[in-house]
Amino acid sequence: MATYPNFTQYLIEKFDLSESNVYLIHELIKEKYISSEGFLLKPGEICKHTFFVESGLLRLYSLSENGKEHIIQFAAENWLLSDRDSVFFREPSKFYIEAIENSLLIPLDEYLIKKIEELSSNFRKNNEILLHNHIRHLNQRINLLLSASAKIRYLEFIKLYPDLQFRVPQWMVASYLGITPESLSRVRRDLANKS
Amino acid sequence: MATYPNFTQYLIEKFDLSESNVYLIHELIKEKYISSEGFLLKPGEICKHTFFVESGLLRLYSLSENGKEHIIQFAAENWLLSDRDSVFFREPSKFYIEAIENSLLIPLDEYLIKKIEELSSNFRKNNEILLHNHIRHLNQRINLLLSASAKIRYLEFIKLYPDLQFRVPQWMVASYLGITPESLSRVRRDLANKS
DNA sequence: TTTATTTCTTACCATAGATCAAGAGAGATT
DNA sequence: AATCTCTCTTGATCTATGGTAAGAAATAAA
Repeated sequence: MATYPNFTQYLIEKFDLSESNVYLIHELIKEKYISSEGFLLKPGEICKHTFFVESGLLRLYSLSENGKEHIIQFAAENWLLSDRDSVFFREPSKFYIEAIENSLLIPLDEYLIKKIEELSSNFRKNNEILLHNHIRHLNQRINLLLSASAKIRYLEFIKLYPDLQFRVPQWMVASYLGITPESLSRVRRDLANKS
Repeated sequence: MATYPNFTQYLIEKFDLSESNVYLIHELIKEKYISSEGFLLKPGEICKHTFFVESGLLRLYSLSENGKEHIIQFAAENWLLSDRDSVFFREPSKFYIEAIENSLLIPLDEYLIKKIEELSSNFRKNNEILLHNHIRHLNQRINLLLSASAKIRYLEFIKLYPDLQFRVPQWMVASYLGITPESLSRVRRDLANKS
């Protein structure tokens, strides 16, 4: 009798489902477990669906020609994760999705989504909100990249994801910020000295 | 008898509307004209709806504390333009929308959207595609900002918007790319020298 | 515990792009 | 034609961040 406390909570809160309806959905779940450093997606593959992160932590990143990784997104418990383009347009992904910690994922596949849609009155509305939140988030990131120094971007990062900095190695934070690990190290030293 | 050739084309192509249905929608249009250097939106205002650009050219930009402009998006004929966050979440915008050329806009207000939805079978699908295209575009921009030099970003810009570079002053291109006008000038000189 | 491996820090130098200042064109305006 | 204003260019310098290399610290493996 598997339980998915986070996903259950998510269904109840966002989709206003009753307990009994939640169980109907539980039955459809084909959970996916990925151990640390395992991959959920690699370039060239089509990302089949979006995943709900029940537990653990993953990252979505690209690899540029010169061999450098650029982290697009982290996803910890209660987050949704996918290469949206690949899922929606059914095209090969350009990205990697790799587990940073052992992670338990719930694939939001066709059947599961249909069921939620069937049981929830505000399914569509929620999806729209999700997409718009995503866009808002991307816009903020672009704004930061256009206008802010490495130091400010780092401060914004820890403001936005206070716990993440303790769960991922520093070089991944640097990669997310678009700077080298050495630079991040220096930024942190300067910040420590000033206070 | 106003005609909107671009918008008409757009309705027919994207929403599969018949000519007679197009006329039903024409009747609802409250066109908005903005002359060059006029503003469609300023920070603090709520962006009421998305606009279809029938003709002209505009830019959406933010102003950072240190007084620098950062262009988020250009929009020429046949483009949609809005501060999506502000429209969707009904919250005050942080952005300016300013006309670069005299521009004729078609506000996609509540009534107009309802009418299109009523008359078009694939309205929802189209909206979804629009949102996903937007996300894809933002992701590509983030990737570029994270990984590419000013020169490469400039080359990508003229590849993506071949005509735009001739319609906007160079300093606006620089602002879009996240570099200074001086730097862009030098990038262009270097490119010219090499070929 | 000892040895590897990975991550982080630091120092030194290199480079891209920013800043400042001056001038050159190109339209506008008078 | 003369003056303004705006845009673009160029040179000289400055600064933030990158690159390289070495060592320290932490973590995992033996």
